[in-house]
Amino acid sequence: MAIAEKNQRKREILEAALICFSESGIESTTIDMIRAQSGASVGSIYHHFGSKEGVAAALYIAALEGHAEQQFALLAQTQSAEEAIKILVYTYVDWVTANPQLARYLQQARGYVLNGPHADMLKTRNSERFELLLPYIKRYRDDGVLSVFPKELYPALILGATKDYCRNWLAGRVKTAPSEHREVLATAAWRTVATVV
Amino acid sequence: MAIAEKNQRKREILEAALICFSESGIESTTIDMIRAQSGASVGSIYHHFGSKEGVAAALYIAALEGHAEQQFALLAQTQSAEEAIKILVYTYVDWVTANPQLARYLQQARGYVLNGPHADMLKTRNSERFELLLPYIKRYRDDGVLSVFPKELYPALILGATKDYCRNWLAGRVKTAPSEHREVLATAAWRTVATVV
Amino acid sequence: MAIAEKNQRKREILEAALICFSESGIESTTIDMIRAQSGASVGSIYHHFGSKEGVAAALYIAALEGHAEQQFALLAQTQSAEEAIKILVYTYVDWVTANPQLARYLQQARGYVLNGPHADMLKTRNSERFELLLPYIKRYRDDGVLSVFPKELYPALILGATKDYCRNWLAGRVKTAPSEHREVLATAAWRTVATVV
Amino acid sequence: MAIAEKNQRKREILEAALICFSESGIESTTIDMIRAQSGASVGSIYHHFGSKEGVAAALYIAALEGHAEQQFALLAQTQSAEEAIKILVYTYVDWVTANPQLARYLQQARGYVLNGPHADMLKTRNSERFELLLPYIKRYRDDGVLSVFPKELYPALILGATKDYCRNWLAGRVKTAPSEHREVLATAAWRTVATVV
DNA sequence: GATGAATGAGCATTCATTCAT
DNA sequence: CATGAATGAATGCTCATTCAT
Repeated sequence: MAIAEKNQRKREILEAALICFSESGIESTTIDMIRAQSGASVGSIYHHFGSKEGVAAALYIAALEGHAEQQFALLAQTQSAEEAIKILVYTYVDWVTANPQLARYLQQARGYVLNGPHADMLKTRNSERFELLLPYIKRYRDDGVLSVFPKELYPALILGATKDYCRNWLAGRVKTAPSEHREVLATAAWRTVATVV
Repeated sequence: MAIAEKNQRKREILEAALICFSESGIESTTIDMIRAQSGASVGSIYHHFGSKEGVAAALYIAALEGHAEQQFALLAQTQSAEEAIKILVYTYVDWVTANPQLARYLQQARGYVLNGPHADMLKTRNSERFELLLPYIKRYRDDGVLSVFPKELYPALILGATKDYCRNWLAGRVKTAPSEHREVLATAAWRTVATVV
Repeated sequence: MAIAEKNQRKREILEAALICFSESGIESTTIDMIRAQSGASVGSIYHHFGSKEGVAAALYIAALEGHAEQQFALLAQTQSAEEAIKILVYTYVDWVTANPQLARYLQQARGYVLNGPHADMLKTRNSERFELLLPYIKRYRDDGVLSVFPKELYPALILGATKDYCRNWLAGRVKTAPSEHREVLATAAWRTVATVV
Repeated sequence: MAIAEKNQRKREILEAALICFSESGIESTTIDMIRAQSGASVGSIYHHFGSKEGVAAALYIAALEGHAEQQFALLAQTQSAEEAIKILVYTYVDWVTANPQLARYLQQARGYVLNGPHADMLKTRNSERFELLLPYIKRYRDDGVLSVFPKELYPALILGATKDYCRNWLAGRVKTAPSEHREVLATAAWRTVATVV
């Protein structure tokens, strides 16, 4: 199950919120919809999360954690640049395919959550997954296996195509699940940044 | 000037709406904010656009037109696959750089506008730029200059990285304007789908 | 009629608010009560006054003005210290007797209104009626007809008893209208601060 | 210490309530504010006082008792009308100066508490301090040392000025503590009701 | 066409109170 | 006695939309 949260009531609320946010969008979701979906009372929602934005922020964090942790764990075990690049694509594609609702939520939520009063907490936790990856890029680039690009372009060059396809899939514009294209996308990503293929 | 609209009052309203939508998001923008920004009265906004969604849809169309028309016009003049691919990147990158507010608006607007009652009108006009490009892809692929990928992947492979970088720039996560990376992004796009480089 | 306000709708709302505030207290009065009493819609109340506090502040000002203007006008015509002191008592007592609801409202409202965001506007307008009177006190005191007390005591010595009785009457603790005691209270006030009686 | 209450927890709660009520007003004070200020749990507050009004009533009684008892005790020892009148002023002024928070609370509380379900209990205990004093007034008036006024005016004539000054001080409108004016106020009170001075 | 007062359903949030542990 | 999660009615306020002038 996607959302890790020990407290049962909080988990119920977060799961209900995910369904509502995913179906109706964050702004159009009302507290009353979450209440009906979760079975908790309005007061209980506020007792645990303080506000609608509090729910959104808590869900955002919960959504991020599972994905990022797994990605980073696998990345740490890679032996080569090619393996590292492909792991990035694999974990992204597989997680989106397995958690479409959470993925859809993360897309909407960024804009919404990073304005509210919880922005700081999130920026600390978030700091773009890619900051964690920069050391790898630097090392492999220095080894000569990665082409030299402006630093800020690597994220887009490596995961841009993957993200775009996932976005199209989540929006229903294409039907084939991203994971079915994992090899193609991973290979393309590697070819894009590799010196020699 | 970005928004083409003969009627001055309507143009004022659309320009005001763009500023509001871009700064606050579509859902958080109120008619009263547009009224204050535009100088028009509430009644006038409703007289011209019928509803808030009417304003959003009109702006969406206005935003799309300049970009898509130019892109397609240039594309029609291309002589080679490489030229075509790069034109796609160039026009995308240059337009976003020149019209950041419109670009930001188009991102949000898709989800919002394509649900309201104006969806049909838009789907007709919109029909995803890439549908127009498929003939080109098909032709060049048959010529053997484009690698063979599942059809639904081409948009992502060609423009995914570009879109991702633009998205990051529009969100303030990177500072260098997309147009400054136009060559790198265009070359990368071409390398990604070219048979031989 | 007590509340001067040209705009009819605004006046209706203020009159309804006065009734509600006077009967139930400001904090216990809900917007819906004012709506029901006034016949205006919720939106209309907010259109004109912005908030519940806005209604309270507008009513406070309206209540203050009639009284203070009259008091000051009469005071300007006085020929002697005794006459001035008595005018203060007369106008206070008569106004409270004639406008018990407004008087009751002014009592509650001070604490409520002088905290909200309208405090500044009020402090400017208010600046305690007595600031206007200080010149008179100074002049008559220098003439030797008024006993010398610490400056800050004059308001209490002159109007304290009157205010206290009015307060008791407004609260229903005594039954005789203040105006019926106007001579006794005025004479007592004069005796309290006069050098020779 | 101002609030007499053997049970420590109850006293903590009452002291916390006094601070909250005094700072924010009774109606604006929430149970949760009292909880935070006192360190007791919500449940504990309800266990001891039954309701928010229960807290307010208990505090009201506690506040009243110290003051009224002392005032009445001293009054019983007076030998003359002048002494009696002045004792009333002294005890009032000194108690307010020594217990500004309690005094501020009593002002607000009257209106609030005398409506709730605890009104009866309080009216019994309260019964307006002055009812206790009427015998004295009657006696001295019959002796000819007190001027003859309508009975209901005596409270205002004797303590009105004092109360008004105290009220101004509690509201921050004047800075000098009431006790510093005790002689002036007491003398003025005596002059107001004395036959000969 | 333009204006802005009026409408009222809808929403986020608060808060006194209860009760199982 | 103490705790704090849970409850849900009540409230202030918003905002898209209408319509008389």
